[in-house]
Amino acid sequence: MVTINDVANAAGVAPSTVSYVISGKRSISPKTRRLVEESIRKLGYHPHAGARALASSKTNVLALVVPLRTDLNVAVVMEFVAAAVTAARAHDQDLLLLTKDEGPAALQRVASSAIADALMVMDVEAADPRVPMLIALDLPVVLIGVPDHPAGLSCVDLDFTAAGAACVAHLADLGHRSIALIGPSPAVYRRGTSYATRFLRGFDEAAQGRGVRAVSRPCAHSYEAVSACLDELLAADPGLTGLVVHNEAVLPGLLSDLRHRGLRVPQDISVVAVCPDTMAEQHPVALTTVAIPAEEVGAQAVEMTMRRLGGHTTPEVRLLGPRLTRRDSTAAPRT
Amino acid sequence: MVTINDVANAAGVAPSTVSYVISGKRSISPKTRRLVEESIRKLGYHPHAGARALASSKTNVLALVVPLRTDLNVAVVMEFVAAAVTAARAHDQDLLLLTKDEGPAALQRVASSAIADALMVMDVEAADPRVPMLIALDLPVVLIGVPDHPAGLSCVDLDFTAAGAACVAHLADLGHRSIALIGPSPAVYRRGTSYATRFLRGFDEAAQGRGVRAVSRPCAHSYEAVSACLDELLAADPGLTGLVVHNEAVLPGLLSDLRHRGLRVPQDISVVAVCPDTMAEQHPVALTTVAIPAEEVGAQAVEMTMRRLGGHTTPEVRLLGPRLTRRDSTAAPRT
DNA sequence: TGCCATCGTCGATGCGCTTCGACTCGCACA
DNA sequence: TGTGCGAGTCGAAGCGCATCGACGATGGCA
Repeated sequence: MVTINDVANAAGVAPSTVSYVISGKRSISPKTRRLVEESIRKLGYHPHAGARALASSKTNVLALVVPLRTDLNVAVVMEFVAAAVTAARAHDQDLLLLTKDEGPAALQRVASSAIADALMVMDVEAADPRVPMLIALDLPVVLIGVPDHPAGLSCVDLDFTAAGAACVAHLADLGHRSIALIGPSPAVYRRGTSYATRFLRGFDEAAQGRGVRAVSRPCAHSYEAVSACLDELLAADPGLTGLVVHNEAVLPGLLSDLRHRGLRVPQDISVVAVCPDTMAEQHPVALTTVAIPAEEVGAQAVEMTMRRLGGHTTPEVRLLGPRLTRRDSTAAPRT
Repeated sequence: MVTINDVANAAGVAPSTVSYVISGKRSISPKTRRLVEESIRKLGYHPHAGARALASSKTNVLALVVPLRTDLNVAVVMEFVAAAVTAARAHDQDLLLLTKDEGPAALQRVASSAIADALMVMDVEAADPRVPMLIALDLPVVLIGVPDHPAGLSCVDLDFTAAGAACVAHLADLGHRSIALIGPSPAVYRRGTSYATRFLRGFDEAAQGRGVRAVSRPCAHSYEAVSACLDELLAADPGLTGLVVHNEAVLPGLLSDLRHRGLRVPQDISVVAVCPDTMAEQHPVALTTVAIPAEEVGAQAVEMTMRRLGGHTTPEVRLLGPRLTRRDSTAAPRT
């Protein structure tokens, strides 16, 4: 392995000088700098991560805790992860993947063995059991999602409450008087997953505010579940004209089932989906959506983390405003 | 931070003794062991990863290179990743995420800064430009996928050639005489992505062997692309009765479109899908599938990596036999 | 001409751990 | 009684780097 000493010898300077060239923490004459940089390139030198971590107490690694559940949407999770790695690399950090399944102990382990400099946590629940422990850790922590009591932790997420309201507002503006929310699977609600409950609240409040009849149902993502869910909804209110779908995985089945029932979108029933924009055009009818800005959230999470690492200590909660894009799946109800 | 010295002091032994208790590399009296273990627990000691890496030249970190493309199936990628982290943790390793976008240089960097002990690489292309560099690296490398010339690298994957053949055999056995393959998006073929070309080869050879008329089309995953693809296929051969779909993302659109055309599955047309088993039941018709054993492949990749790390130096190529599960989407063609 | 500040560089130290050689027992065996 | 040996423990060295204090050279100013 090529070490800083090899570089120093090749360049005819002291190892510490090489170190300063790399870090830029002291001024270096242009001549020396050139000499050293050339040696680095020629030898293909990369500082030993362990040694660097030991000497500087910094690893340049960010840990990301992801859920492995299959009952929430994998594609969205993947988008977050992708955005996070990309953003992390842009800040010269690497990304360590942890799973929610390992529980709070894993967070302890990572923190106290100095594997990573900071923690980013996805799939946050309203009363997340990891929160107290995360606070106790003295690492920078950024939550993707918002628990009931973030108490000192930074959070970033789509403003799901506003998103729920936006969906209702759109349908109400079009003239719909009876709408329904098809949500994530029951297990997601049972866990108190933060985005699900926040969306539901926004939906309910807005519906009440607008005087729109509104019901909601969780829905697992098998075809049968979707079908059963629609059965119930239509039986409960045959005058239903608008659907808000906060569950990307059921969209294909849902649209297919609606057509099967002879319900045309949007003529007979309007559909607003909450999903990444990339999914909007994959269906026979281009969907009106409120976008889940996974990419932006991921990038912001990294950015907030870097700020914390840079000494910016006050925690912040960033809620990204929802963006509704009207496409072909919503229209005024037939009178 | 609590160090090995703190533990040693608390237990009244030398630091090296603590180290030996942890590593088990020398015998320790039961009494001492108990004493030390108790101190470790009481103090919440975790060895400093950097220091450990520096002293032992082992990081206990595995790097996984994932593709970030959206033109291949994210859900499957996610399954791999999930399986890999889980398996890695079971071997007491952490998982570092790298992206294919960073190119070969990133692999160099990770290798020569000793960030990880080994590399696992997904989305391998037939003539993957990373292969020569990976060989030059003296880290254990395991490819998920098989390039044309693996030359000394370990590989693991589903045997896609056999999978292609299995799909044909199933349809041929049922009596189909004209079938078509709907493959991944054109870009995937253009890159020479290993699994796509291998599957196609198996499909073609088997069709020829069985005397079945067979054509194939790549297909992007927008609804229009699916529709256009079906138009072409049906125009080219109105007697088409069997479809092999090696592109999970188009399944919903495809099924929906078939119904739209008045083609019932399986009465009018049979469909065999290549996808993770979990997706088989999410459609109005439960799909006959050849499973993509993402979980097993991921686990095997980790296992092979650990073997290499354990000193087992001979590279191996493991191809997992395809498993076809018959469900409701295939039947004998109407005569 | 002499003094001080600044710039650029060097050497030494220590981060927390693993590992190697050495040392001390206690025991079996001759 | 002496010798050999293995089990159990210790101390020291060193892994590759960042960082701090120190030092020589240079230039500005009086």
